[in-house]
Amino acid sequence: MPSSIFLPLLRELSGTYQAFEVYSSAHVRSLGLTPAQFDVVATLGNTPGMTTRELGEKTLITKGTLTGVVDRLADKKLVRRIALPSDGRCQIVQLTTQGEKLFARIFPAHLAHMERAFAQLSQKELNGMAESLRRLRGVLAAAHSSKE
Amino acid sequence: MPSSIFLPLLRELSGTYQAFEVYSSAHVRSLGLTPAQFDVVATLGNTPGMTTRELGEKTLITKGTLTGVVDRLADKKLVRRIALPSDGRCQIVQLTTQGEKLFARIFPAHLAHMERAFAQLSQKELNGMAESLRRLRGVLAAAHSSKE
DNA sequence: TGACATTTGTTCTAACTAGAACTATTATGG
DNA sequence: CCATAATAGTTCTAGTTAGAACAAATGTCA
Repeated sequence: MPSSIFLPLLRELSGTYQAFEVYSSAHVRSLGLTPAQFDVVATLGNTPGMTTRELGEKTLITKGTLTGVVDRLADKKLVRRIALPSDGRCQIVQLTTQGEKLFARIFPAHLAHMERAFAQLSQKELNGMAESLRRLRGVLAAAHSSKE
Repeated sequence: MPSSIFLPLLRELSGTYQAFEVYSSAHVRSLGLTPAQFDVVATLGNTPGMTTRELGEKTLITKGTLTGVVDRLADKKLVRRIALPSDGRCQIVQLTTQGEKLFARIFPAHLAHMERAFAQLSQKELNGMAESLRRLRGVLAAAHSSKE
């Protein structure tokens, strides 16, 4: 099999993700949050809060990292930890009133910022891209879980 | 405009990149390098070396970060810095003999590891995916550079 | 040639990152 | 009920990360 056909694809994946990060995070930082902090605030917005585990699953931040990110958001009074009586291992992370206000202010702004990049793409193209990515993600995830 | 059609796409992009990272970096670490270190070694392999700037462009590692990564590879005697007489600002980073040996040993192994994930995908699919990513990268880069 | 700008790479800081070891709590099987 | 396993979060470590400020070298242009 002529091996290295997939290498350009992987480079392109890294490059595209990088381009997204550069474009998105410059704006997020101008709003006063780090990308990880913004992810957490955006994930908690319009929810009653969720478990640290669930928050990690949605943001793709591993638990060891998440402790620190939530710590810093709690220092800023944007987020609060609440013990869960039914399960002493869990806790609920939720936005404070101040966090909700911040979310309401910056989330739409960031959405608008991102939307500008996608103005030239049709919905059909967006769907096709998402489909490609799902397929690619699928084979990567399958390969990973089949090895352990 | 019905805004948030692109949000699932961005989530998918992050998720796919994450899946790649998880699958790839677990293997890279088992070979004794960090992902960033592997990127540098793989980029320098089969070349006479290159400028730090050029190395940063190829690996997508920013210069401030690259200094540290190259430092640690130099500590391991895998890489060497050479001053460029024609331009006192530049230097060439190149693999040492030991670095070349490591490259020859682990690069094919990692390629084979990655290839396993792509076994089920046809070349046509790979090309389509790469095309999607190029297009997506294009609009993100265009949006970024038009703002500054 | 000389002031000024650009480029290259290092340094510094704050934060994120994954992974592993750890504690505390809850679930499970005998 | 008890021993053991699984789960949730924290802590710790080594490393990566971007961005900004910086020094040194080179380029530019009058």
